[in-house]
Amino acid sequence: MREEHLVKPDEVVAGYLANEDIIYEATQIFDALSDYTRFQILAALCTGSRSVSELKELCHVSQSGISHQLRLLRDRGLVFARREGQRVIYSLADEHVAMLMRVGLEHAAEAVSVEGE
Amino acid sequence: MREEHLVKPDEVVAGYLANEDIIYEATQIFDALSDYTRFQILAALCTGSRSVSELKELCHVSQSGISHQLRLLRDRGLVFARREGQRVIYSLADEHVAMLMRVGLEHAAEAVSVEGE
DNA sequence: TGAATATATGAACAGATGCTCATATATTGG
DNA sequence: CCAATATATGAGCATCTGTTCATATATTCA
Repeated sequence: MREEHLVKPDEVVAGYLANEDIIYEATQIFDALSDYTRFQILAALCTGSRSVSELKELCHVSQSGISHQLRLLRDRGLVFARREGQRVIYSLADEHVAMLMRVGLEHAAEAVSVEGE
Repeated sequence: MREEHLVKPDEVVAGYLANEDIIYEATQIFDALSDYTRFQILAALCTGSRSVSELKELCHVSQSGISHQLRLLRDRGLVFARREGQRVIYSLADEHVAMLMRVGLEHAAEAVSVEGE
C-alpha cells in the first residue's frame, strides 16, 4: 500500500479491476464517445430526438457518414431508431451516456479555460 | 420541439453543443479511456499510485508499450509522474477521470449482466 | 567508474477507423 | 406504378493507433 494521493482510492473501480468483460464493455462506451462526429450526434440527442437529416445538418459529414456512425451507436445500444414516415428518428437509449457526457464536458470546459490562460 | 423521450433533455449538454473546442477536448478524454490497456492503467491508478513496472505486470504489454501509453496520458494531463529512486511513480491527476470510470464501469456491469441472460 | 535495473523514445508495421462515392432499400404522393 | 425523398449499406482509401524491437537515458550500488 502506498501513502498520499491527490485522488482518494476508489473501491468501486477496484471491484471491477479483475473483470475483463466489464472492462472491455466500458472501453466500448468510451470509444463511442471518443469521436467528434459521434459525440456531436449524441450531444444533439441529449437535447431531444432527431432525424438522420437533422443530424446531417448539425455535423459536417455526408448523409452516408452519419448513417454509418448511427449504425455503430445502434449496435452498441446507445441509441435507438423508430420510423416516422420517410424519416427515421433517433433517440438516446441510455441515461448513463447523458451523465458521462455531462461530466466529460464539464471537465473539458475547465481544461479549456485553464489552458486559455 | 418533439414529444416523449426515454431520456429527458439535458440543458448542461445543450449549453456546450456549439462550442467546438470544448467538444473536442471532451472527445480527447473519452479517447484516453477507450483503449483497453490505458483503461487498465487508469483503473489501477484509481486504487493508488503505481510504478511503471507494477503497471507492466498488470497489463499484458511490453515495458515499452506501457511507457508509450503513459506518455499519452501524461500529455493529456490525466496522470502525473514523480521519480522515486530508480522507479517512476504514476498517479491519477484528475478526480473527473475516476468519476467517469465509475459511471462507465457501472453501466458496463449492467450491460454485461443483461446480455448474459 | 562500470554493471545492473528502471524507464523513455524512435522506427516500423499490421490492423483499425472514418470518410466519401456509388448504389440499394423504404416510404409517400401523384 | 413511378418519381421524389429519406435512409442504409458496401467498397475503397487515406489516416490514425497500438504494439514491439532496438536503443538511449537515468539512477543506484559495488
